Amino acid sequence: MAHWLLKTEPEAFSLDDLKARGQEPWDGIRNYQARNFLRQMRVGDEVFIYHSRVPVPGIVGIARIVTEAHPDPTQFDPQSPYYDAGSSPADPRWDLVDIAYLAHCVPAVSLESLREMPEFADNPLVRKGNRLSIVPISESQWQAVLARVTLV
DNA sequence: GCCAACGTTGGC
DNA sequence: GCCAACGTTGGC
Repeated sequence: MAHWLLKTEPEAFSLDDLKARGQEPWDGIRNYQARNFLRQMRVGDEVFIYHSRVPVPGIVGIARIVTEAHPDPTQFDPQSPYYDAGSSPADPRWDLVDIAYLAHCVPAVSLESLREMPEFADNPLVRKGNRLSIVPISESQWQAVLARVTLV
């Protein structure tokens, strides 16, 4: 089982929103590297949910992949902010996966603490200027974070 | 709100 | 195919 980290701006969609809905299509990914990671995800993979663009960015909870990658319908919707005129239904450019809420991490694990963890030294998440919205997480990184939190 | 870093676009 | 311009991301 692989692990991943998904970034979200809680002002747009937060872990609490995911908890309230139970399950949600993770739509709007418009970056090829992130899309390729989406396509590697398998049902049952567990992911960290990370809040960005907040006073203390960091990992706030965990979720589970419940569908494999399939075309993101928002790419075909001219009303959607994620509309992509260059993508055709015959050959969709962008995918999404559906994720289900599992738990909050208490306490949250801030980016600052991740930077201090040796397991994360090579993770793109802690690199300056990193803009990847989906990041692979190794087993040791996954365990190191879980060792610091209670799942609530 | 600022701005560095990055990915994408498009003129040539 | 290069690369300047542009738009976006995300920490601070």
